[in-house]
Amino acid sequence: MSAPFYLTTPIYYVNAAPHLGHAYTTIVADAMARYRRLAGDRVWLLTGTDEHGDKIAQAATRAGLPPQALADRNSSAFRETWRRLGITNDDYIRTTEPRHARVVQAVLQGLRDAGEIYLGKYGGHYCFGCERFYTEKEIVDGRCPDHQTPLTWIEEENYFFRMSKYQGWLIEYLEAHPDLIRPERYRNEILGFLREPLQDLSISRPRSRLEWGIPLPFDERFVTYVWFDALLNYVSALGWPDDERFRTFWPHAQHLIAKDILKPHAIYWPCMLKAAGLDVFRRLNVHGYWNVGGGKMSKSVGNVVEALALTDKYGNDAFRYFVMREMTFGLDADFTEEAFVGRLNADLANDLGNLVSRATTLLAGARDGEATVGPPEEEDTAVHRAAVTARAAADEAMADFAFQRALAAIWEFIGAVNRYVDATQPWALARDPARRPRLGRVLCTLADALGWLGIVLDPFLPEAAGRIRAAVGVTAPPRLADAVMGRLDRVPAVARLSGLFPRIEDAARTAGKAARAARPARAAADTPDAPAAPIAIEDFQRVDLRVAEVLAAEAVPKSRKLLRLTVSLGDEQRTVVAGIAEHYAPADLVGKKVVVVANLQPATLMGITSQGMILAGSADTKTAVLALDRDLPAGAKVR
RNA sequence: GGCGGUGUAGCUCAGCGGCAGAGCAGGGGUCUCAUAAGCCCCGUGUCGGAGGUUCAAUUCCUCCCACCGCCA
Repeated sequence: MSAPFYLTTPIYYVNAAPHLGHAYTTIVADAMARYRRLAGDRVWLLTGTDEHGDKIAQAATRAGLPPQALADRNSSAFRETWRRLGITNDDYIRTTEPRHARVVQAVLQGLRDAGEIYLGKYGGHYCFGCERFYTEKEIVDGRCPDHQTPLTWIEEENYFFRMSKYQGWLIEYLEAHPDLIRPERYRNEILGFLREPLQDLSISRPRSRLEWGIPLPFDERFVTYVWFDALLNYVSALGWPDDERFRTFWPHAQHLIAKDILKPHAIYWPCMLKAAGLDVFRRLNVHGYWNVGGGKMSKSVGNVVEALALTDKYGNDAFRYFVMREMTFGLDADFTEEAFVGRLNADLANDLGNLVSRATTLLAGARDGEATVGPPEEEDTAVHRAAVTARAAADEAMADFAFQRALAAIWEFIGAVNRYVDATQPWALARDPARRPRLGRVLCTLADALGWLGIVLDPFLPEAAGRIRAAVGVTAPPRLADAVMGRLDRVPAVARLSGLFPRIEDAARTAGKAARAARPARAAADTPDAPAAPIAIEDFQRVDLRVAEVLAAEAVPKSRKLLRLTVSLGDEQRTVVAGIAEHYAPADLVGKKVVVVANLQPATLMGITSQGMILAGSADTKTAVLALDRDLPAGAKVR
């Protein structure tokens, strides 16, 4: 029941600062680790930094620093970022650590002794940026197709890993383990790649051109190729070969990567493990790219979003929620601040935050008399069932790394609870002493639902989930096994929790909001006992009132109240939608001269753009359109 | 050039032989516990285009177009 679960992020290359892509991988790994811990698994979450290779050496030279100093600085930047994002990694490995170098050398020596590594010769066009050779066909005008920089012809001796001999084995292994690489599109991509002959892998670089790496144990003239070095972090961090941690966790290893490093993980790495006599990892989970403003996220292109700036602005939980909810795991997604704010307002503020606020207010407000808790009714058990359904769906989604589906399932439940509040109307129950037991039960169900959310949301929104648990008085560490509704039989003491996720209001939204707010205000002003505040004549003159002749009128389909009018303002015709269908038949209006607001901002009602407003008075259920008591031409000014 | 993917409502996407769906945005209504939130109602869109198979195609096949990925 306490299953080991080993999850790794890639180790990040320290030639650049952390960005959205790094943050997504790490956040998603953290959420998965938290979920499995919540489920009671023994979890080991590993992240770290990749610090060797040409690019680090070059970046260090540019920065006027020794490579180790640059690596120290940038590795700290990653570590600090994860700390601020609240990442719960259990270890943080750096490839410049002795514990790692020792393992790399041991593996190399073992492969060398087993005849898996041989000295060969290679010549080709080399790109220092890519740290790879290019074939003639790939070269564009003598330049690197990636960097557009001139290539260097290099001919050198190097050590090669006999990867080609594992091609057949790897294909069979992939056939026998359909879940090894997921989602399936990436498995297919690798199978496609394996239809072509696999080359041996150069695993060394001569020290004559690169000092910054782990020396080959059997030939001091060479350092280890950075990928061969880096991939081994996944076992070196567990203390291969003898550490108990390695024996416990390696059989349950799951890797999490972005699609740009699919090939090393899906091809080199299994072959390396096989050759070294180690088990292949359990699963490779591959996600897509974040596009920002149409461009791609990448380590070497500058178009990136600074992750920390966004989390500072909107909070860690909101950021976590957005990236996990917005991206379909495996596919690319777009990052825009509008989408971010949209999710924050719709899902976090309106649905979740408001539910917590209304429920805790009800619970905190009605404390006396809830000692009597009636039996659960159908409405209550329906909520219990919704919780069961949501957890089952979330479990299934999480087993598949489908974070977006897990969150959608939880939000289904949040919707069900919001509907439950509306249906049971606890505020109405509170007015009727005879219904005390029912009120007690409703409050109980609400507290129960909040408790459930405080647990299930924990992996995704750790801060908010903690606050919800605190509000309902839960102090014990959350466990998924306790996320079961229907066991609560008295109303707990609950503290009011409002403003969990405040809405973000931008200028456009504020304007829309003001327009909506104006409606009830106007209605209030209509009633004689609520006179409007005095305004200056200039204020009134801003309203352009005109005489208009109604040329045509028709009912708006599917609308009870709306009429679509075509009016003449003299030299201009306009469409005006008026909410008077309950008071006037279309035919009664045609030919009438009425008064319209001519400079009203156009509004779309039932898909029709209304370019103005007909003036009408109303009292109780009566409505009368303003007409002229003697004739004036259409378009005449009214004041 | 080869292989593969995608193209569905204003936006993001689900569906993948049997009357076109969800969320968001927008519109209408309603409640008042709540963060002007909630809840209810409202979508005829050439399902990229053209052919074909079928009683029936958004769904299967062929070709074409656009974009994307992997490989060369």
